Amino acid sequence: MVRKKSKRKDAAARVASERTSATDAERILATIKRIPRGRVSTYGDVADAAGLPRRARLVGTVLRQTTARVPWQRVINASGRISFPLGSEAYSRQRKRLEGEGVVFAGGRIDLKHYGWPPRAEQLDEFLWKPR
DNA sequence: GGGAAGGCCGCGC
DNA sequence: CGCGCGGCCTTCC
Repeated sequence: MVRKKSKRKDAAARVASERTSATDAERILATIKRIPRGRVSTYGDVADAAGLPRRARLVGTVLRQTTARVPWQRVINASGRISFPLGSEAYSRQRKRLEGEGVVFAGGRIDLKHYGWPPRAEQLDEFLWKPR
């Protein structure tokens, strides 16, 4: 008889059935690990940087599920806000961790022009110039 | 700034 | 198998 490929799915089958492959999650997590302390990135930017354009939600999903030790607090939404309900335990936990590394909240939001990662053209000067 | 609409898609029920 | 719900985003009004 034709030999079965056994338990593990072969590459083709994997591509056809696993949208969120382990590699997608791994790429997302690896990307998040690169965000420097004291800076933040958005779900959408992380997705782009991970090579998964328009998959911002997946970043949230992966972050929600993972147990990996990544700086999850550095991922916020495109409005510069924490994506947890204001007043929730999760919200304050994330906010404290960020403030703990120097990120400033003004009116409940973080100014991506200053703390965003990667630095945009406008803040490049400041970024390169600013001493530690 | 704020809200609606459309896009995206994994996951649990 | 269909459906609602996400740590979301961009566009348009």
